[in-house]
Amino acid sequence: MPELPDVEVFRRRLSARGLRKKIRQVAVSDARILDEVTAATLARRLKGRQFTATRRRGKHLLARLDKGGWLTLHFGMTGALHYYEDPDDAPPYTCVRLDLVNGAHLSYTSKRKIGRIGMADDAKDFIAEENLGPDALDRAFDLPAFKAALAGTTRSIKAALMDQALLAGIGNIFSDEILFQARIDPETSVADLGAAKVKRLYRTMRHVLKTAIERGAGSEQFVERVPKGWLLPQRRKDGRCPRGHGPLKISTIGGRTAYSCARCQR
DNA sequence: TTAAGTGTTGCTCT
DNA sequence: AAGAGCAACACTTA
Repeated sequence: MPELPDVEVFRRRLSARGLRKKIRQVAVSDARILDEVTAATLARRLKGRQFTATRRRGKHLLARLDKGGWLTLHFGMTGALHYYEDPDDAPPYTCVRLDLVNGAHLSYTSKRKIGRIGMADDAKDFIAEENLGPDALDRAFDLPAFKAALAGTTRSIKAALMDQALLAGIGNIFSDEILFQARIDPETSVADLGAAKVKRLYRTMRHVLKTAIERGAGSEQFVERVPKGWLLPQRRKDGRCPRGHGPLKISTIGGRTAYSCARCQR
């Protein structure tokens, strides 16, 4: 689930509630999501420290520590970041819990344990090591930059949108939504996309991602706040085109299950 | 009851 | 270059 909009919602949550509060205790209840760091080392690096800034690149969230270094978080398929004050609100599937000095808690949860938490000395180096392209919502990622990211590839547009090295942040769900809203067939080769379609795709991409953030992607309320006419709730067997064109087409593109409407996406 | 399927990435093989 | 297949995991659906 967690793609760019979801992770941005997590980032804002961390930024609004978790900054400049000393970390009193670190509890690792499932070390399987730790990436090249032991529970003991993670605790030692975080304990007594506080977060001073947050960053996001694609689906990766980074939190800077006051004495240097960054905590890096990736949410895999089922991860989330929660903030809560009442212990009764502790979420299930917690892998790492940070106890803040004000009595509140930050909790990294992961149902399927695919996701990871690590430490990095430098954000730029981390992004380079992860081979991440420009963030799909970065201010500097304008239409010419989008064209440059897609230049030279002949793959399907859906596979290209999901390639984190070309542009970072879009996964299976949002590539389907963006292509549906832009009315472009996900199997179209990037080489066959005309300038008009690329421009429409770019604008649609930015709009869909921003809208999802505004509506609280990644939070429980998002289900009820999905805009009318979106494909997302129909991404299931027996799902139907929101524009009334009947059953959706289900195919495999780039190794992932793709949902599209053969009638309005071409 | 059992098996297949699933929003993530990364690897090997073709 | 790009796609297929697989692996990691644990839960849901058929």
